[in-house]
Amino acid sequence: MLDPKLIRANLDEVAQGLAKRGFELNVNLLRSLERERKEIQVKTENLQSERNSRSKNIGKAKAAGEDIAPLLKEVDQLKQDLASAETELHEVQNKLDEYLSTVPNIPATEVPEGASEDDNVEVRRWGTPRQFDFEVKDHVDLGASIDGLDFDTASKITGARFAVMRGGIAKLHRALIQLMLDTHENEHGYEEVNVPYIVNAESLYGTGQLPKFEEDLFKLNDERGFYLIPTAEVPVTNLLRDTLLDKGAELPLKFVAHTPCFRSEAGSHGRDTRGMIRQHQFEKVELVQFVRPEDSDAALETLTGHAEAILQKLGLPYRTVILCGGDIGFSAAKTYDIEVWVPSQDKYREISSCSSFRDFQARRLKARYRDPETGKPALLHTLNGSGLAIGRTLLAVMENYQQADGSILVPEALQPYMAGATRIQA
RNA sequence: GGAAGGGUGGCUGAGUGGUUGAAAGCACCGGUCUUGAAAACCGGCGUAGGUUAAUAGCCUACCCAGGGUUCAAAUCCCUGCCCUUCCGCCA
Repeated sequence: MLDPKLIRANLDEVAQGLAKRGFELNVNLLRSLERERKEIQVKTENLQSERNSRSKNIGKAKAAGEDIAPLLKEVDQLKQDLASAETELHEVQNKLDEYLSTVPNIPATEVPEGASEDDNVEVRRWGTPRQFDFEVKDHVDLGASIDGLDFDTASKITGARFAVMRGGIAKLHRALIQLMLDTHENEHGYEEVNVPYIVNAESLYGTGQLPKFEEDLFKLNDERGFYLIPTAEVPVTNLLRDTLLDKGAELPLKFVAHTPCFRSEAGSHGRDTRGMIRQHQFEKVELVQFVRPEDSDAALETLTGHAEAILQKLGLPYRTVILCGGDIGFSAAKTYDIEVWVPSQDKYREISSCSSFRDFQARRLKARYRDPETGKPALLHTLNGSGLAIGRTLLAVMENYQQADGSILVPEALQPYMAGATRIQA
């Protein structure tokens, strides 16, 4: 949610900022709703004030033993006027809230112009894609030949976009999780948390998945209106919903969580249908930070570095891009995507997305801290990033470390987590 | 699933339908005292919105959430959510 005061005071600048991401702010609607709101609110509050003082007088008169009947008569009309004014005010405020909750965050000034992912700008590259002296297989074929990846059985059990992993591949998958959790905890200073995988609508609203993106979610057929998490960002960021951190609280707060993620992938029919790139269920190690406003820009840089560190440990070539205005997510002010080299596709594919939301999520969440300067409550800034998506990391390891005989070498960083195994083969 | 009791400020915790935005304590901030600190003492200290040049005043809302009764609701009624205790069930 954008700051309503900012919108009120700088409507045209806000509209201009949002235009960068291709969002057309309904300036006329906002102007007229705001005018209405102001008028009705003033009227309502005046009536409330009137009622309060008259009620107090009635109380006093009664205590003094006077006849209150004439006073009650006076107040009769006021009561009706107030009721209708309050109803009117509710309606305008609901309309305003409803619209504002669908308005995305304003992209940071350094976010490049552009309409789609084609306009994202590369900021750095690490590693050199390996030259293969044999025909490269993709992870689906590699997985099948060593009996480690089975999409057909998964589709029998459930349906399309699910996977069964077995033996060495399942172990490799688990080793990746362990490596990431340990690295972020021991080397990058994150606290590991374990959180619910089922969340309520308020939590999804807080991080911005609702109300606009319900079709991307799996909703439980349950009268409580629960959803499966699409990312750990939702439960972990909601740790601080409706919270005012005490003055002594240490900032930043940094959390790392390993969770499954569930996405309905509505609207992506026909995209990445082969293999593990796009699944309804996948696992991810997620990094989440709560920081002071003045620290959030720097925090995005270090957080992105934390995600990159995993790829470096694994020796996987990658590049980092900054998303252009047209490609950036609803709640984000600035996002870096990290893309790993996928040999079978001969290109870099997204494996992590690291974003600063500034105060956009915090305003929806009411996640605040006490500013030591002023002693007043202030909104925190939130950030998160995948550190990393496990399924995509797995396929990157498989493809980049494949051998001519179809076996897969285990990167050194993972060997301790695999009882020292150096190779996965049939 | 059954029974009972609860949800009040950053935290703990009082609260009679009527100058209660709410006692008290803790924490925090300022001061006195002290070489300094602690202790003690004195004072201050909720959040959000509106209006405004204003972080000044004034007004409004907020005691889990949403409805209702009333001239007036933290206080009475209804619904929901959550918590605690006991019983049952259970990984």
